[in-house]
Amino acid sequence: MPNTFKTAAERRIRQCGGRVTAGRVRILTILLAEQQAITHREIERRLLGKLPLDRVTLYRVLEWLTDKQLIHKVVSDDRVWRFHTNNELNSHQHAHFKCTSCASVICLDELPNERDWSLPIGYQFQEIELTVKGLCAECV
Amino acid sequence: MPNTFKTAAERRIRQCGGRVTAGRVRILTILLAEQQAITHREIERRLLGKLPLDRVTLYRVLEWLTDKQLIHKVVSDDRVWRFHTNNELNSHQHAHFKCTSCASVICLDELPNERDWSLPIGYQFQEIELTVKGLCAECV
DNA sequence: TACTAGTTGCAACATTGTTGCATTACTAAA
DNA sequence: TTTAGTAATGCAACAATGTTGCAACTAGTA
Repeated sequence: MPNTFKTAAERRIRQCGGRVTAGRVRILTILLAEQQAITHREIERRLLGKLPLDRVTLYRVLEWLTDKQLIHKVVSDDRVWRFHTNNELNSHQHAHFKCTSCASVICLDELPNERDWSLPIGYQFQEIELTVKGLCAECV
Repeated sequence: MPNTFKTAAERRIRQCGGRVTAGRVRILTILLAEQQAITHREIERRLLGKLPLDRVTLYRVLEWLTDKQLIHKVVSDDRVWRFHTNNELNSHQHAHFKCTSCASVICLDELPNERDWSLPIGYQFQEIELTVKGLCAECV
């Protein structure tokens, strides 16, 4: 039900005190409806049929949504950001899986024990970034 | 002793059946002498005083050295590849540490148990990519 | 020494993301 | 409802990183 996603998007944007603009709603709606983390380019493609949205605006909206913690960025070995909505389960730190065949990215729940890492003396832990690579169910 | 590094670089290149060219030797020498993983741009800077080496050649040499497994690439959240030599300790999978202040990157030894990851049904594990972020001893 | 395939340098291009600035439009207040 | 102020947008130009095609060069070999 895309309409539900749109309503949720509007609510979330309003809740964090931002202006409810068409671009923000469209982009967050797309991300809410999406199971996996998708790229700027993939979002652009999903916006195609409808009235166009500027590339730069898309970048800025994604940055804004990330700042407001409505979504999060995933870095990957192809040097492209991917974006995924936050929810109660994955607003904290979590791992990602990337398919080495089709490049799809999903979020995983678990993380290794953060304090397990024996860093060199004098180094200070902040956070962990973990990507598991392999084949997704489609590509096996 | 930079001369030792140069000798080692020549030996390693010859060992894997490649032509021993000035560019390859210079670049691998730099990487052997370096504690941390460094970027294309940082390598370029270290080549400055001496006779110049083309940007594209540098990219191609780094790719070649990676293919031959003499060095490995590290992906990072700034979307820039960093390169570090392989040795017995880290030619296998290992984790990386990145300083969130000065962006320096080093290699860590340990990895979490690879099979611990409960992937969705039908997904197949291949490898793991882990970056611990925090402050290095210089920046604490 | 001469040959040849592998390597390099150069120019042009591709992709992803950023900045500056004038215009538009969301929201709150009148 | 209208208005005004500011946040958001669109456009053009730019920046950083990496890639491709091709002619010229050179390391290794016969």
